[in-house]
Amino acid sequence: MRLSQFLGRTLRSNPSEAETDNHKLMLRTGMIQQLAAGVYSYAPLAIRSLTKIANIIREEMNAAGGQEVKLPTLQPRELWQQSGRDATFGPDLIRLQDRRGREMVLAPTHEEAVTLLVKQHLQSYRDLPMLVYQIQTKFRDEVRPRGGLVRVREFDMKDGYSFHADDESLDETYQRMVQAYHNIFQRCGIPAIQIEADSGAIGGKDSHEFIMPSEIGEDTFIHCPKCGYAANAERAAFTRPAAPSEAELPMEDVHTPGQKTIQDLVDNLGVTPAQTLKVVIYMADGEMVFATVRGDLDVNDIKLKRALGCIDLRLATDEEVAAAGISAGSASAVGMTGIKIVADESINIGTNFVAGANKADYHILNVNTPRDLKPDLIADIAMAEGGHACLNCGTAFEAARGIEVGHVFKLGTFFSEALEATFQDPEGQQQPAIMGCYGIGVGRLLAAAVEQNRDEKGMCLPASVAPFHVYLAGLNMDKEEVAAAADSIYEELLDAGVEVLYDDRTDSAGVKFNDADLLGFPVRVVVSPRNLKEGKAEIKLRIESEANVVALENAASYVTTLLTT
RNA sequence: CGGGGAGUAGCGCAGCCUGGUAGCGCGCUACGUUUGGGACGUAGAGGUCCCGGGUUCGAAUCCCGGCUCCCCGACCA
Repeated sequence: MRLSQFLGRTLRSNPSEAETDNHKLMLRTGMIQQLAAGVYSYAPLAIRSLTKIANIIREEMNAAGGQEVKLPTLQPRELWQQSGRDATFGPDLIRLQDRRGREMVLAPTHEEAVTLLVKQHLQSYRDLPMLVYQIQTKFRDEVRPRGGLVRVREFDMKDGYSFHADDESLDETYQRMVQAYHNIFQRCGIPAIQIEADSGAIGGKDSHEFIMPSEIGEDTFIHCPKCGYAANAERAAFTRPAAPSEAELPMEDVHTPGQKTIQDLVDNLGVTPAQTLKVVIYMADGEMVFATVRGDLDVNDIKLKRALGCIDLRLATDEEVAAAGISAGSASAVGMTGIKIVADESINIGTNFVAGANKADYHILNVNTPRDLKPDLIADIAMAEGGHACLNCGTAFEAARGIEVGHVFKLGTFFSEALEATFQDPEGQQQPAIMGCYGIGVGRLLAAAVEQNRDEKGMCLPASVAPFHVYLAGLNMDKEEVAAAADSIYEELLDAGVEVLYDDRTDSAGVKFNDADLLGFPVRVVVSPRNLKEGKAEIKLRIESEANVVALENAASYVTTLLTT
């Protein structure tokens, strides 16, 4: 491709809309253009990389026994009502009507559709296992898209689904997918690590995320530097910090005017946060729930949702709290009746806690469990943080941020039951298929690859995902001998099957070098009057500072060698 | 959804407070001179100043309403 004809122009300054480096680079190179919040057009430069990433994914999926399919984006809403997810997805699901007034959705994921497709061909356990995948556009009306391609509302995703007759078969495929994912990230230049994750409300037992550690990541994960345990903070198990254990004293009200937060109590009563109990008020499927944790910990929504087994969980509004006659700031699970109380394990570690008194401006001293507080449910509902102790080995956790580049999880039979995808087992009984599902965001993978592979001058993507292999620049293209020599190398590289972008513009050397660095293809070839006098061309790797000078007739083969080693 | 910020030429921005013919840099076009790390000169092209109302002789500028985009938060008893 000749740059003079190429759709796309580099920018000399960063567009003001970008914050993160990958976003800035993708805008400056002209890879992408924003059309609306979280909605992007992809220029040829981006498509070339995205296609390479998609093909790497295809190769690994096929090698793992996957079969490619394509499921519709436009789907009847009825199907989503049948699975129950029309309700659970909420406003993230884009709903619309067709011309006949039929309710439709733009699919945010494809479990329903794939289950129907496989169901049609599934009769016997002999048909299993089955592994299918697709690379298809998803629509999710995210609350807040951000960071360029990191979180968008319309995006391509590889989603794979497996169907099994038993758990052993699911485990086997799951492990094969995990390995395939490691291969994919490694081939794309992404140092992803595997962490334990929450499998969501529909949940089977296992779920893992693949995270590329990065400051700009949206996910916080916890890892143990000693035993290697790593998990999403939403999921991580941990040992609750110790708290003073003393003789239990009788409960006693204390006047605490204007003291509403844990910090207020710490400042005024001379206690530590671990000597207090806090309550957070939620609405779970429309029912009010008190979630209680020790004051030094925070409630983890995801864990709470899992413990309750509810579909919709949100904080109660101020109005709802007031309507229930609860005194905000002094609310407490102690002595509260008629409201479901869920407590974290931490309330049993420590004694003589300070808790709200359920009347304005009062708290209670010396609350002890289980003497004074008998929750309906005790579970792990506290958020793990850096510094907390690893449940396995007791070492202090480290917390870090990262970009989630892949997610695998065991679905179980939620969809096969809802949509009646059953098979006949050897005993002649009908059984719902056991499912697994496996996702990778293609555009997010590119964003992560750019974020990881860059320097102050621009991108340095590996050849496997770089838009082109070679940036061929002719300096002083108005000189006939330069144009002729550069044309000639261009043709040779094309003949050799090398992906080359030929900078045949008449711009100055500085412009071309800067664009070459910005675009960051692995190899740069320069034809100039200076080297031409010696009958040579200059060949340089993006990641190295020194260039080699090679005879013109050997240039193409030299490049080919560089790219294959 | 709450809180901040911003919409003026392809990109980056100034102008607004204090209303009076819409500017600068980069990029773009033409010609000439340059020629290995974002060259120089000359001459040009390019704008519904986010949208709609209002005030005014006159609005990018003041007032009212709306839209869009970016960032932070979504953790609180």
